[in-house]
Amino acid sequence: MRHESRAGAGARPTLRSIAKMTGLAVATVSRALSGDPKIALRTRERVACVAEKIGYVPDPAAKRLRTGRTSVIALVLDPHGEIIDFSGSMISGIAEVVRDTGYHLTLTQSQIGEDPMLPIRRIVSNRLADGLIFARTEPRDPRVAFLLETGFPFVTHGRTKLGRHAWLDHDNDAFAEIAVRRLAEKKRRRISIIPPARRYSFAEHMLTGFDRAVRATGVAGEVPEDYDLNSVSEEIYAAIARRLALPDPPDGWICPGEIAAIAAGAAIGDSGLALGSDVDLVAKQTNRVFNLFRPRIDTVHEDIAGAGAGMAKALLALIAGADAKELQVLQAPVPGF
Amino acid sequence: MRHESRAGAGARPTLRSIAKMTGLAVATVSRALSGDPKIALRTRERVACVAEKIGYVPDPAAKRLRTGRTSVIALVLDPHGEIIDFSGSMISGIAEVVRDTGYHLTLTQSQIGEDPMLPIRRIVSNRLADGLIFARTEPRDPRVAFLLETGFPFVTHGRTKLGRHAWLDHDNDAFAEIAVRRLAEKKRRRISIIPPARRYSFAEHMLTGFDRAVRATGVAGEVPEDYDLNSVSEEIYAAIARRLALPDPPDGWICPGEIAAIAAGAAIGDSGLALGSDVDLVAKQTNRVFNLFRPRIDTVHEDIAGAGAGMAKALLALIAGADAKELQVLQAPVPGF
DNA sequence: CGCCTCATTTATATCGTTTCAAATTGCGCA
DNA sequence: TGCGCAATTTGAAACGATATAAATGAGGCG
Repeated sequence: MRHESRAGAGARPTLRSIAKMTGLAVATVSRALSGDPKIALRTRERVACVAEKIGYVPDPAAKRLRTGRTSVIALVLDPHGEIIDFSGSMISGIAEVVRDTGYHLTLTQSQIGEDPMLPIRRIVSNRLADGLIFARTEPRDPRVAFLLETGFPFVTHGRTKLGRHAWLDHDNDAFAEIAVRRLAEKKRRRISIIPPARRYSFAEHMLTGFDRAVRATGVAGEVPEDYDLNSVSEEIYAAIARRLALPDPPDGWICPGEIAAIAAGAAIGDSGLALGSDVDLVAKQTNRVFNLFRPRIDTVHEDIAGAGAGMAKALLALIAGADAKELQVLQAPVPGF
Repeated sequence: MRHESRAGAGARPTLRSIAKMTGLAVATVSRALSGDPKIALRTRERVACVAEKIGYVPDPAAKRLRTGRTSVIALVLDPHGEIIDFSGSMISGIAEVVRDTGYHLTLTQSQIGEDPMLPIRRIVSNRLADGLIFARTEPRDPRVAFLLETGFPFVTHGRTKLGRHAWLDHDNDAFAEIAVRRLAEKKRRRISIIPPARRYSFAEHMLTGFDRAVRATGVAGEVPEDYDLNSVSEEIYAAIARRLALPDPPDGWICPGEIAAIAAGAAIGDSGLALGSDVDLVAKQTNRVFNLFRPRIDTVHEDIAGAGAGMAKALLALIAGADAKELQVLQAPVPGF
């Protein structure tokens, strides 16, 4: 008893501890634990039992050094602006998938004004992870191009035009179409969308859907200034307020997120118009709390945590050898929460 | 030229590559790069130059295996409820501090219904990190007790009664006091606070400040049901609505966060009262966008990203050997954004 | 009875770094 | 000329795992 507790409690147990306790060689123990069928079943069971008893956990550093695999997946975040309010949910979705897989999640954030390639280059060239996830893709995203070239496994949040890599995207085309139709049903005839910066893939899709739906429904559509995802909500507010001060202001606004919706609501109210009677909003919703907005706002739900989970699963599959072509998911907008 | 590009581009450069190129021994190169003064200055410079040229970066796995240090700090998140909307900012603050230090940030999330000790035990016993950060402390938090016992470096978001560990906390006592005073100044005479679950340290501080300020200002103070941080906003809404339906409803509400404020605003409006004339709110604000709420809500600002940064700095200091007693920071509430 | 085969197990090298102790060099001094 | 001492450099042994190739033992068969 005293012996066992020493072996177990003193230093961290290693393969050698188990080898000594079972009288086997280190190599045998290693292969037994990895389930090698060339090791006698009886032996495997005995080893597993001892390992369990002393709480053996393989040293990640040693494993990583030997195999070259890191058991890490990296999430590369964009510089944190106020606007990106959903990162918490997305991270959470990823973390939940990763937690029972033996993988670890690490997190890097690129800085404002810094080359966004930098953190990715670092991860690839220093073998800091087995795969990575990032967002805010552009149609010809240089990060995607670089990673495709190196063959490093990755999943993006958002499509690109660069071909066959794994991605998960929200159907922003469909979102815009639904939004236009809902506003048209409410007899709104002059519809505007507050678009994120054009350089992002998703802004492009959104505007495509917007244009098509505008033509199909016969309403007047207009696209005012776009906003950068790192800007602050006051800037969106100001842009909307400027437009509202011009002649023939829109009577229907499409907001690609809660922040834009709040800004729009404020700008509209502050300019003397009334939400619901003079103007209507349709917004993308990522958080339940938005249901408690007054006046109520018509929303289309986007499942951000689900998106994070989906990307994590895709990445793990990719690392396990799946084909990137099979890992392209377009998430349909969900009517309500 | 061909030679050099081979050495640089082929396999990842190691100490051995540099040793071969300079004609030195691996041990010398290692010590030269670590700046050991016993290595001749000339040699150190030469080695540094070659290392730079071929883009040498030490293998983290090898370093970790040899030294036992992981160069990782772990952030342990609580199960993700809708209510915790600031995790994105906090993560961002931490990530920003960590990014230039050679440390990496990993992220674990405990699951609802799971023992919150589990992820922490895993990190400590498997040496998954050199230190950790977690939040939502309770006055006699078992995680803190465990970590104090093992001597593992950690920083908490929130104080405890367990003594001398590093923490960063917001002065919720002061927040509640300010909030009560502001409402009293607006002639509100029946003031209520929506408290987070009592088991959390910060709820306790908040209620202490509330009670004291209520006594000092002579208003009537009441504390209705508390809410769990993992609950959804609708539950907070329902609790407030229930109270508003009873006789003598409060005419001033203190909201410990944006979500509570939105829920309160909705419940008040839906019950036929008017914000600003019948009832006033004071809320804690963590995000600029709250400035765009209409009707405007009186807020006290809490700097979450700053808190994250502060905790990360404290943890790095702690790992470097600083005294935990010197790493206890009480963050004062900031008047506005 | 001896040889061959199959099923297991084992010894050894290796991943890339750090570190201890030992070896090498240059140099002043007796 | 030789010796000791300081200043540098080096060899070798870890750290804990995995993978390759070789060794062991028991049986089957001629």
